[in-house]
Order: sequence, then C-alpha cells, then structure tokens
Amino acid sequence: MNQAPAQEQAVVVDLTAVIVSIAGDQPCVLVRPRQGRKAVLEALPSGPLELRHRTLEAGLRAWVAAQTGTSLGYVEQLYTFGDQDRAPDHGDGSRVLSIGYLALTRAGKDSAPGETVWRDWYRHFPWEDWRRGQPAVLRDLEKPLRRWVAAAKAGAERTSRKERAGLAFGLDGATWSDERVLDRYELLYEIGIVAEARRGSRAPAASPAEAKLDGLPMAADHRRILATAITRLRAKIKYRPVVFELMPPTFTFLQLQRAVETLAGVRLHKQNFRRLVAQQGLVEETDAIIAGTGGRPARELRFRQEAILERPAPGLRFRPSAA
Amino acid sequence: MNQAPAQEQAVVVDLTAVIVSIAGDQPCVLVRPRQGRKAVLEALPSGPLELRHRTLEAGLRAWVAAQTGTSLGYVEQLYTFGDQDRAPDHGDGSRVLSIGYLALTRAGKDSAPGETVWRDWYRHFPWEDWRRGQPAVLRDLEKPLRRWVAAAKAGAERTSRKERAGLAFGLDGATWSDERVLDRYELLYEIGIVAEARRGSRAPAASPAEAKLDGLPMAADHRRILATAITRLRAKIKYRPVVFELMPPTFTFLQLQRAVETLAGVRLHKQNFRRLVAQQGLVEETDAIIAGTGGRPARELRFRQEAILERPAPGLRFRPSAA
DNA sequence: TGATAAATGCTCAGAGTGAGCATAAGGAAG
DNA sequence: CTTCCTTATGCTCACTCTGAGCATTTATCA
Repeated sequence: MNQAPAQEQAVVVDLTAVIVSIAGDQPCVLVRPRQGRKAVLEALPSGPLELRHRTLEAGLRAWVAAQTGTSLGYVEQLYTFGDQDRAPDHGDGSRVLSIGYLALTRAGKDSAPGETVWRDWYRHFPWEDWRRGQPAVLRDLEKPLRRWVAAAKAGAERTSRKERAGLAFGLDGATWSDERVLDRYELLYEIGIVAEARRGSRAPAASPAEAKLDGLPMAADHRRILATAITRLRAKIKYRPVVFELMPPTFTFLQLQRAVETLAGVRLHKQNFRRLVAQQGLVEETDAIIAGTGGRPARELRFRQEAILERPAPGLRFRPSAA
Repeated sequence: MNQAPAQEQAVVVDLTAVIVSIAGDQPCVLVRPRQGRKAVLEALPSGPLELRHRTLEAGLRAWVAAQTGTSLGYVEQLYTFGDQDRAPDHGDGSRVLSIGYLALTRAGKDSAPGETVWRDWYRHFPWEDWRRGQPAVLRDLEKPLRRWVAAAKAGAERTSRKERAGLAFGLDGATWSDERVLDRYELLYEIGIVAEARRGSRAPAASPAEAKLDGLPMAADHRRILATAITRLRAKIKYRPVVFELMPPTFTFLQLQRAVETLAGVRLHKQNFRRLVAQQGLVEETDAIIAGTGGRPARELRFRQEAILERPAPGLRFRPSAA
C-alpha cells in the first residue's frame, strides 16, 4: 500500500487564492503577472499543498503570508476544480486539482506585496459592473448570444439555450441577477467568446469584433475561479456581514453603501440601505462626525461585532434599485 | 519536473458521496458498513479519483454507478476536507483529501445496491429532528454545553463560548435554526461529546451519560461530511427546487410538504406551504385525483420543469411554524 | 448669498407572510 | 345511514417588510 499502483499517477494539489480588497470604488483582486504562451497574463496567487500544513486553510495562509506578505483575515473555501481540460498544465502529465479560496482583506491598493498587484476585477468581467447603468459590452454581447441560441436546431435544445441565455444575461424580460457571475462566464466560455475557451485550439480564433467583447483573460482557469469567488461574495454579503472585513474600522453609511455597490456592481437606494443597516443593528455610531463628505457631515460608524452572533443571518439583503 | 521532489509525498484524493433519498418519513443516506478498529461503523461510499475521469463529477458518477448500481441525478460538490488529524488513515502516512459530494436520488429504501444500505440520517444526528417537537436528547445536551461554557475563564472567551453555543443550539432565547447542522456537530466534536472526537485518544472516554447523548458515529470524518451535506441541502431547498429531485413524478401537496419537513426536520403550516408552492408556480395539477389519503382526496401534482428557469430563486422559502 | 451635494428623517402604498377560521369530501365506526 | 375523524382547499386578517420618493438639515464652493 506504500507504493502507488502503476495506474495511479501523480495528483498535484494547488491552493489558489482570490484575495479581495476594495480600493476607492474598485473591487480589487491580488494577481501576479505570469508569462503565458503568447503574452503576459495575470494569475491568481497559488501554491502547492504541502504536507507539513495540518489543514488546508493553514497551508493557504502560510504561503500567502510568505509570498505576498499579506496576512489574511477572512478565508473561505470556494470550490475544488479538477476538470482535466481546463486545469493548469504543469507539463508533466500529472493531474492538477485547484482548491479555490476566497479571502478578504483591508489592504489597500498601495500595498503591492512581492510581485503581486491589485487589479480591478471588472477588467476581467466588464459586463458585471452596472453601477453606471447597463454596461456597453452587454449590448454587444446580445448578438452573439442570440446567434448561439439560433444555432441550435429548433426544439428542446434551442428552448433550453434560449432560457439559459435569458436567465444568465437578463434577456427577454428576465431580470439581471448580480449573483450569476459564474453562469455568465461559463456560458461565454461555452460560446467561445472568452479567450480561455480558445486556448486548446478547440475553437476558432475570435473575430476582432468578438475579441472586444471579452474581458481581460487570466492564466489557466483563474478567471473561472475568480468568477466563482465573485459569485460567492455577492451572494454572501446579503446574508452575512462580510463586507465589514473589507471596511476600515470606522466609516460612514455612504462609504459602506459604496463598498457593497462596488462588490455587487449595482446602485442602491440610499435611504433604504441606511434603514436596512440601521435596523439590523449591524453598526453603531461612534461619537465622531466626519466632515468633508461633500455635503452635510456624516456620523462615523463602526461594525458591531456582537451582531454576528445575534441574528440568524445578519447580512445586507439589499436589492438593486432603479435609480 | 517529472520527478516529484523528495518532500512532496503522496496526496491521495478520495471522492466521497452523500447520496440522499427519502423513504416514507425518513431522510435516507446510502452507507456501507465498514469494519472499524472496535466495531462496525457506517461509511459513506467513497472511491479514489482516477486519472481517466476527465472531471471530478464524472469520476464520482462512474464509481457510484459501478459500486452501488445507482445512477445519480442531481450532484453537487460540497467541500474538500483535508485536515490531517481528521482525515481517514490509509496507514501509509500519505495525505488524504476527501472531496465531498451531495447527490439526490429517488431510489427508495428497498433498493439496497451492492453492500450498501439506506439509513435514516437522524440516527447520526438525533438532535436535528424537531418534527415531533424538541428532541429529547437536546434537553440533555444543554447541561454539557453549559458546562463547557462555564469551563472557560470569565471574559471574552466565555462570552464567545456562550454566544456560540446559544446560537448553534438555540439556547438563551436564540431561535433554533435548521441550517446550523454543521455548526452543532463541530461544537459537539470540540466539546468531546461526539465519539469521533475521542478516537485519537485525544479526549477522555465518554461517561455513560454522555455516550447516550451522541448519535451513531460514522467511519473516518464521514459524519462531518454528512453534516455538511445536510446543512447544504437544508439551505438549498429554500431557494432552489431541489426537493423535486427526491419526489416521485407525481405527488400531492401534503407529500411534498412531508418531504420538505423530513429534510428540514421541522413542521410546517399546511395552508401556507400550499400557498407558497402554488404561487411560486413550481407545480401544476395533473387531471388525476388521489384518494385514500385518509381524508378528502387530493389533487395530483407534478413539478413544472419550466419553473427552474423562470424565477431567480424558485425554492421553498418556508419557515418553521409553531404547530 | 445662493447653488449643490450629502446626510437624515419620515411617509405611504403594496407585496409577502404567519395564523387560523371555515367548508368540502372521503373513510371508518356505530 | 349517520356521526366522527382526517385530510384537502379556500379565504381572511393583522402585521411586517420593502421600494420609492418627499422634505429638511447642514456642509462646501463659486
């Protein structure tokens, strides 16, 4: 039992981290430039699972600290990726599993530890940012989406494609859901719009028109992992007070609202957001007042730690607003 | 790069399946008896990841089909478990990762494929079934829980323990949440009530009184994986129509309600459940009427497949009722 | 000093939800 | 056949939650 049987080849386990912070109005993710086949691509920090780490999460924290100098606060396992044809290629025929993690930190844009840099995640998902109304790309994506639907022969398959595309991208009267980030990315991958889908020369190269629709690609399947992370985070802020992991110790209502909007990619109704946060008891006022907000000074707030334990689901169950 | 460096020892990846079905009023999970050190324990079906499987899920489906004769319908990845001190011991010092999966099937209790058997999951979690009111074990668990709280020195630690125990088990005015299955199990593990916690002779053996409090243990960390699965499933039925994966093609409102109650371990208000399901458009009436329900005959229903695609979150957002 | 922007307070209509009353329609007991 | 029990179904009502938007207050800036 000590010797692996011949057919058991090496399985390599990578821990891959999506480390998120907010800088101004940008949701940032920590990436490391990596030389790809043709160009320099951005890669998520990742490292091998080592046996000395007693838990997976401890392993992740250890090498993130070593590699990027960042000490992680909130960490959550996302998903284990193991598709053979989408895994990073180590060139030796071994099977690679990536265990994806989501981590939240307050570290700002200025601190760019090691070779890493903070990048706005919407560069990789330009269709996900609705804060200034419907993104321009989205209008252009509609055509290839409909073409893909029409390409199926009429019947069940076409119906299914139509519903899938409609649901993911809010076509045909469906409403846009901020949480379907992964659905949308996977659909674009399947259609072949996303550059990663064409790597194994599985699909034809993008036409120049199509290339413009795609966001910035990432190394290996890292954009998929990032999509998974955004999906999870957007869902989670609605029922757990995780935004506060990204906030400074004190803040104003509007700053908190902007943080949520930044992550969710939507605008919220100011008074209702305020009411929601206040009545959930998630924050308490300090005795300070913050001036220079561009208008009437705001009360300074801080997160009430106790809130985590009080309510069953103390998140911010906001909904996008029209304005 | 072909040869693994010396410090890279073998990582073995197991796929572990929590296969759930409903038989009568029991939520069943497929288990296989396995000889433990002292007694026969129940183990979840699991098998190694093989390289020929192009995706993890395909691998899971393949060996579940081979081993248990069951063809899985709904499958969802749960979590990857890798804690060194809680992993199954293969006896060769290798690192074992288990990727847990949740699978739902209609297969009934009678079909016991291979060496496997269907077992009521509440045997492993007797404190989770509130369908006939507060479970008796729960009253008895309160004492050791409070002792554990009191054992911490006064201050932050004790406060934290008090809040954690209260939140998980609904003590001190907190309300019981059907979704905290994993929290509760992990807390009992930490306290040492759960037999698995004492395996590595880490904690003293249970007093006879304490042993009665514990549910039936499972092999390795399988009870933890099962707890994770129940947690996920209980959460998911509230926002996705997954119950229907466990239902026969046609059913009545009450049967559907009983299925949800079985999974969630709580009683629901009949008329409101009915209204909820109906107005969500999750079901449609067939033209049949089912007699012999013990009262007035019921309309026969079937799941509306289209419902999956219509609403953003077409689950059953029920809440426990008093009656 | 007036315009503008932000902070805060409050109202109001509607949808959604918990509880429970009331009626209908089978089956079993007498 | 009548009565009682059980489940199926319909409907009401009080309340809470939420989306929207009006109104005021208090800074900053031209």
